[in-house]
Amino acid sequence: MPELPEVETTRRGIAPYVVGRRVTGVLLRRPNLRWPIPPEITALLPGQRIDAVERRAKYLLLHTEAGSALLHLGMTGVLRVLPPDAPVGRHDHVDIALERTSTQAPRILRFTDPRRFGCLLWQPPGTIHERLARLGPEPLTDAFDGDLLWRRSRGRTAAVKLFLMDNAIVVGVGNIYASEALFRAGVDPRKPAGSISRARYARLAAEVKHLLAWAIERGGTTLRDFLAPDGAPGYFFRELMVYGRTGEPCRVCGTPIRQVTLGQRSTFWCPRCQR
DNA sequence: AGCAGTACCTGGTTGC
DNA sequence: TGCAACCAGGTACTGC
Repeated sequence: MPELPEVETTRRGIAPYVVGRRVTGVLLRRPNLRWPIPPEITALLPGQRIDAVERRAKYLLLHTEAGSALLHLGMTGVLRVLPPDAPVGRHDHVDIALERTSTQAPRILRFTDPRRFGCLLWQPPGTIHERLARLGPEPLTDAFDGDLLWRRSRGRTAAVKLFLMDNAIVVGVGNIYASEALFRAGVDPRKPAGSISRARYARLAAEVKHLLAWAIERGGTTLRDFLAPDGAPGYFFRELMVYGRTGEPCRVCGTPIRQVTLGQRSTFWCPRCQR
């Protein structure tokens, strides 16, 4: 399940193989993922040079002069750089073929996604795709801080965990990181967002930044086996404080971790450490 | 506007 | 053993 750190790790992993390189072809094995894949991609992308690979929220953007391909990995999406003759699996939905260069053999950028929650979209030059237009700030920039959370939460009654996962407030905080950050900040995930103090939000924002930055750093281990068929890292599971630990003792105080459903999502917290 | 509920999708796990 | 039910979860949509 790619969270923001894994998307960023993917970006860093593919960048050396794709930036500055020309696309020689696009193969769509199915017409839709989460949404229909814009058919113009197969006409516009071939022949284009990829100038940059950017990440915005959990989207990866391949920028070219003709426009930008937007890839979202959904829950189970994987993007890999492979030899052109790599065997095709059942869930290999898109191949973007990359030219041979003086230093690199021909490659394909392959998008694999068993559950098909991911998507491939197209953004014409000079425009911002509708799906990106109303997103909140990146969590690892200065635009995101405790004051932002505090200001935007005034008067809001939804649980603070749902507020933290709202993409219009801040992007990239998925279910796992929301539970973990709230634990580290000592905040009960069920509390109304509008009831949390400014100081507590400062702590929460800092914990979100810390967790994501730490995970991106650790994601570097994924890079090494980037070309492997499945680089499921599992790097953070050993270190989780509350996520998936229902009934197990809190790593800080020993109180059994509790679980509740908020917004149809499993939420984990320590009733003693989080108030 | 904010918020709760629902749908999408399929591999893996659980229960009978 | 075989099959059904359920779960995971980011995102967008609907309806109150």
